[in-house]
Amino acid sequence: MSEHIEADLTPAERRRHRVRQTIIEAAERVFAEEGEDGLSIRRLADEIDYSPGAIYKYFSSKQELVDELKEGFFGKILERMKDVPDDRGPFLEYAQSCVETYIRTALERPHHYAAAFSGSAEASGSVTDHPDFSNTRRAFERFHDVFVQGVKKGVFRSDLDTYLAAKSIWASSHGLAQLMGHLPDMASGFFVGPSHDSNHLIRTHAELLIRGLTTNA
Amino acid sequence: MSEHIEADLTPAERRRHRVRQTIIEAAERVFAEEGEDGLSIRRLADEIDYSPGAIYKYFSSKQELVDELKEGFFGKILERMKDVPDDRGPFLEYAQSCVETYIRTALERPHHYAAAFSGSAEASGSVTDHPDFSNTRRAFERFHDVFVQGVKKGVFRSDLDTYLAAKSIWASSHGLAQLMGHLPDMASGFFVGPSHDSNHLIRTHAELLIRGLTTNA
DNA sequence: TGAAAAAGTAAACAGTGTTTGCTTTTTGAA
DNA sequence: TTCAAAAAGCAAACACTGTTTACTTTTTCA
Repeated sequence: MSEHIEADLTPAERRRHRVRQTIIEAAERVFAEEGEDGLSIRRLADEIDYSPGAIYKYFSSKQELVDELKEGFFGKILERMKDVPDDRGPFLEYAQSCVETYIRTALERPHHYAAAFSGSAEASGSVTDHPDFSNTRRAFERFHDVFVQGVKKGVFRSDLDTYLAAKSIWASSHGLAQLMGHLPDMASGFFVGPSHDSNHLIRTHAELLIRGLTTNA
Repeated sequence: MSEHIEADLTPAERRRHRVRQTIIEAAERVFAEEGEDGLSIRRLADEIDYSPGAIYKYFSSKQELVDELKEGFFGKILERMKDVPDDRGPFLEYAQSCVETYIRTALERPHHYAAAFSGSAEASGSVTDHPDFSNTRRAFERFHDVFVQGVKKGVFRSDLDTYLAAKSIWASSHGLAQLMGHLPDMASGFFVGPSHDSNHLIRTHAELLIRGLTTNA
């Protein structure tokens, strides 16, 4: 989407872009495995053979770098949701697939996903304040679109505000993703009760969630 | 529950307990307003007129102190859920009230609630490993109990594993709490769409969530 | 009364994100 | 080609953080 703009750039700009990308890729690697705590500017500088201060010529703060990782990951979630085939099969299964895809993709990078929702309310501030949370926004809009489609098809309740419903869908999807990412043993015997494999848990959750939205269950 | 054990303790033990409580209360104060970032050992020591090192005579690490805050807050959530009146009115409204109570209480202390689910999967480890996450466990069991009651009354589906269903309920409740705590403008016009007041959003979410579990919607 | 245990402290250790001052390299126009 | 300006990079410092160590003071209890 914003990768191959390498044309008509000066050599200096290309070089700068390349170094910036190197930093992001190294950060991506470390972050995926060890999360925000494992990612320090000094370590990052070490891995790419620069000094810590050099990083600040490309990112004004660690937060800005991490934000870019988070946004990038939400881009992947969004992409996956768009790739859910919607042409064949009942609509309810499509809607369910979208929810499952969101959750499953989030669980591929638990650290990324957790970081996107870590920090306090005031600290993170209004999402709309930030320069680029467009992917996060788009993921939400994806849920909204699906719900609107369902209303049009007559399978989802039409007496609900569509944005309210979308928020509810997002919240439920987010909740399971966050919980499973945070408690790795949640899918298995959590606290008490029998073990469930992740797929079963995700599928059932998505099914129940969609079921609440339907006109007749 | 574990407060008034002051009887038959030596003066030294009472004194120690009191200092410990002073630390927790100061931590509680700072944490509630500024979250984990605002809570430093040095600042805490300053506020209670001790040296930083002294804190470590009462808590082996900052994590242990924060864990106690989190557990304490889950105790409050649990308490509130138990206080939901279950004697009068339709059962579905009771179940809905439990969910709403969980979410509303969580939102009273967004920092506490967020901290309880921050950190990565590996970092936090298995919940059952920790010495005392009994309140978190009990809150989950509360959801389980409600679901089992519903099945017995015939209003909730009996074809679901009760623990699986409880996990789904928890996930959905958690999701909205976390999202609203993290994005203060979620209740209002979030990204796009009209504004909703928090109560409306919470109520609708709880309703949809419960609706998915019923035998006939 | 006197030895042991507990409470408290100042200072240091190892780490963090970030800034400052400086040097080197690269750029782009005269 | 030359040369000033800009950009890139770095070592060192700053202001923090959680935590530990060595030491002193206070309290306990036989």
